[in-house]
Amino acid sequence: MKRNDTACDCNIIHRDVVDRVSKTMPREETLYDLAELFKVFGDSTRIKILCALQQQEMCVCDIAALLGMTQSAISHQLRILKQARLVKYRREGKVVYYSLDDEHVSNIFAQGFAHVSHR
Amino acid sequence: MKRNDTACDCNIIHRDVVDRVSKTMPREETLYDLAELFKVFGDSTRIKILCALQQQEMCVCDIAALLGMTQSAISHQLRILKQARLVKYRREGKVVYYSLDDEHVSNIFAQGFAHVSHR
DNA sequence: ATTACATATGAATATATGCTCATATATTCA
DNA sequence: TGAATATATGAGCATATATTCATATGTAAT
Repeated sequence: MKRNDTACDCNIIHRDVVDRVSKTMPREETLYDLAELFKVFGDSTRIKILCALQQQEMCVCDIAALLGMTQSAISHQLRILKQARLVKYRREGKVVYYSLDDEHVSNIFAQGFAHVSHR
Repeated sequence: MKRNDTACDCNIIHRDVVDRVSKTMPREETLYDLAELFKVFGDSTRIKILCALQQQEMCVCDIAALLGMTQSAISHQLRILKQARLVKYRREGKVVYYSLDDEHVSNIFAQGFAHVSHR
């Protein structure tokens, strides 16, 4: 039987299926970005921060106090959330206030909650 | 100034905010589960598998061929997706067909796409 | 039974990542 | 200018994780 030409150790059982699905797959880069986005959601500290910010904007210190974690740990995580464009910030004197940057955050949360709830 | 009583190295600047948000936070366990769920979405191989299965059910070999990866790697990832209740399977002779197990998957995907697209 | 094939899985390795610690930067106030 | 405070960040460490390799399991056909 003929081996396929990809870097895979399997025979293709259903070539038609593979070919058809292959055509519908989004660009590699898009899927990578998507995984990177969900990776940001995939940490309980960041989830907690996002969850808190859904209620209202908060400063770094207060988030740290809320979660019982160090300012440094929170600041590191906020940087990741910032890079993912999930939070934005505004400075007011020495204090930096963070808030959600995107309406999709709530939607993604809602779907996630729905999944972990119904079982 | 008074230090807070949590394991945090910050002063609480806005005690009212922290107290109020604290009351709205879901249970620790729920947030942990939520992070665990998103962690599953946070890998490009698993994202690709889920994306493919959105089109139709597929067997392990064909997924491996589609993604150009080994059967073993795909099988390991399918186990993780199975444990997260994101995919289900049916056996037909030697072949095991996987498909999406949950309508939330598509919704979570859609929101994720929306986020990574609009920029 | 034996062979072939599709899939599953345990161990090992390489890489990624979250937190800590120390320190830097930014802003305010005296 | 100097001290105090809020935040940011680089390095290091401990842990988690994705893939590979070898092998086990399950099913069908001869």
